[in-house]
Amino acid sequence: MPQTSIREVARRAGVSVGTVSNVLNRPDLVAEATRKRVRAAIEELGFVRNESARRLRQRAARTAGEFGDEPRRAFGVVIEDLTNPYATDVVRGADQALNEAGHDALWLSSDHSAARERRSLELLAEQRAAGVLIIPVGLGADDIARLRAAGLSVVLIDRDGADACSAQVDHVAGGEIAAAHLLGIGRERIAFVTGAPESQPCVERRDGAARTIVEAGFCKPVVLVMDALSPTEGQAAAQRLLAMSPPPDGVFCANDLLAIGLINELTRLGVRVPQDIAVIGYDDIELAASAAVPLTTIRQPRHEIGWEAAELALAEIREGQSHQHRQVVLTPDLVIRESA
Amino acid sequence: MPQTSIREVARRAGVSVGTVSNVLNRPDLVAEATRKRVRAAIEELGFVRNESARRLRQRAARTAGEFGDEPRRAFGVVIEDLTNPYATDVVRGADQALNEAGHDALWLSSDHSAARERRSLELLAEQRAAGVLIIPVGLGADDIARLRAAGLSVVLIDRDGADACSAQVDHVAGGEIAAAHLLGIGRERIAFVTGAPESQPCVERRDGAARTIVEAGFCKPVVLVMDALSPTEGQAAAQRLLAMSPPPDGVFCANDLLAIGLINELTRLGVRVPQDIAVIGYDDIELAASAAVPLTTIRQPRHEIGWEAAELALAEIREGQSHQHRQVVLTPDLVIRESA
DNA sequence: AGCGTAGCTTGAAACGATTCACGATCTTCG
DNA sequence: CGAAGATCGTGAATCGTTTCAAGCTACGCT
Repeated sequence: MPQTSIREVARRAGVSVGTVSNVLNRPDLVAEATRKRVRAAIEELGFVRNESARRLRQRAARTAGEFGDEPRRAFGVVIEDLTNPYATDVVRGADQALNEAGHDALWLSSDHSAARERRSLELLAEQRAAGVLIIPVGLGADDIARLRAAGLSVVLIDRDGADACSAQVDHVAGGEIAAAHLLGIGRERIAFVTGAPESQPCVERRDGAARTIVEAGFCKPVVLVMDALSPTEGQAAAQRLLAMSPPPDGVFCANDLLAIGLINELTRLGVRVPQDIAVIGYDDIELAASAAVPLTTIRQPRHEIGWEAAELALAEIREGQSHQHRQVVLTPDLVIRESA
Repeated sequence: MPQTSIREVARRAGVSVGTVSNVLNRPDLVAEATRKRVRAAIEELGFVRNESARRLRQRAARTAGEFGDEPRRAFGVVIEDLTNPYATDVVRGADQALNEAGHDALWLSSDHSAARERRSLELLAEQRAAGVLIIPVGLGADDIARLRAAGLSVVLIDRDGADACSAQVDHVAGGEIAAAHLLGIGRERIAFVTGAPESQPCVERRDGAARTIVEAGFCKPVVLVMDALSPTEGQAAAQRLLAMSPPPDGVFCANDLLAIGLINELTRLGVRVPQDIAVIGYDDIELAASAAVPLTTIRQPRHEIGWEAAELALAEIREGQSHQHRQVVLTPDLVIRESA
């Protein structure tokens, strides 16, 4: 493993290391002929620049010289669950924004574990990534401070926090809209189905819905806490809802996966959706539109959340000292299809 | 941005830099009292070790000293589409295997673009990642050679290649199994629905199916090429299948997302599945079991593919020079539910 | 010829960590 | 008491790259 370095390239091309570096970084400073010779040497040796050394050297100078176009930087995106289409869509939005700005995005999973989350963040800090976009699971103010001390910008997705920028959706409003719609189509016995452990956004959806329902003069919705926000659990929820007497006539699910599993199972059991039970989901994932009964749901601007989060991270870097944390709050919409 | 370095920690704790480094890496060499003092200094200053410098220095020595437990290393996982549950499940398998071996996984997306794929690989090479697991889109032998020259191990997922290890599923067998099942339940006019651009695995599924059908004495299946392997396209496929005369009585979809969209739309249009048209999918994603008509499908051991790929990458590193590339081929199973 | 200029190239000094051969103390024991 | 270990700490060398002041040529101009 004779890891080729810039020095060997220089020897091969018969120039100094400084010149090779110039070919790599400011090719216009180097004469055409030399440039070609160096490029050929690089090709022949299969040289790949060692980013560790590069960054090690650069950080110092970078603060001095302010000009020139930004170098390409890497941002970490930490999500809790890779199998959740909501999360992956958010990530795609961020990915796209970062790419367009000429940067790279890497993703890490915390897998709902605070330990893994911490480990991922440490990795990013050690690698001196430019910033982190995170859907937090156990993140505390001290973790954020530590990241910032290591020079990273931090943006929270779907959570708020006083000590960092955040991009989130107004879930209370989302819950209100969902409940109002169910009430509007004449439903009176409403249930809320969610998954444990209940995340902050789910609680907000529940609270918004509950408040709307109570204010309309009905009693608080029954809450069914399933094991996860998955279609399989939605299926199980169907059984439990039907076992209630009287069963609800309207169900608000904390996400679309639950809703899809629920609807499929209800349909299979001969319950008509929405005639017998109306179901409304949350997220508007792609599958929602093509479900057995096309799903009425609360659309979250997932892509935009990711996009905004990325913009916030870039802004934090751009603004430096003068940066003030901002909380971007987006509003969800009601998408009416057939299930409610 | 007074990026704290080991030197400042040393000053603060009143020791030399060597000692701080020892506290970090071989704490047993340092006296209790000193260790505490250094740890306190690290805490107060919010010091995070600069991984760039660390690795820069380490590579040289690492080859010399063979002992000690492996340092934690980062592996890149490059996938083409983050929204595909098949890919994300594979990734989780890999993630888990790498984690258990004490390493980290980062994911990058190529988004079906060869340019982005190349860019992602370059990033990993520059960062001197330990290895790459990739579902390739436009990867060539030269790209692999270049990665290897930079010291990374390379494992292909779901594709084969002579110059790297690979973990894949026998899709020809999968196609055969699917077709044999449809024939076995008496279907004679079989259609195959796939998405463009058709990837190698999809072609193999199609070929396996076609061969089985022809050998059974029926005519080659009609092939419907949709724009993507998504539920939305599955929906569109339903319309096109029904427009055929006579319509097929059995459909083999290249993946479950297509099949789910297709079944939902058929059901909505009053076509009974499987009585009128039997539908079989491919992948066995979580949603398959809880679909409106529970999906009969070809189960790919996705998790194991990821796991095996990770093992291959680790083995390549462990074995060094003596490493021989291996092709791991797993066999898919038939999962019979209700749709066929 | 003399001089200024522009265009290329060079070489050495960083960057922040790890490593390793050596000192400096402190114990222990014949 | 003195020598031999043990136990801790030190500090310089090193990794591969970028940067920058300075050097070298060749050229144009007066």
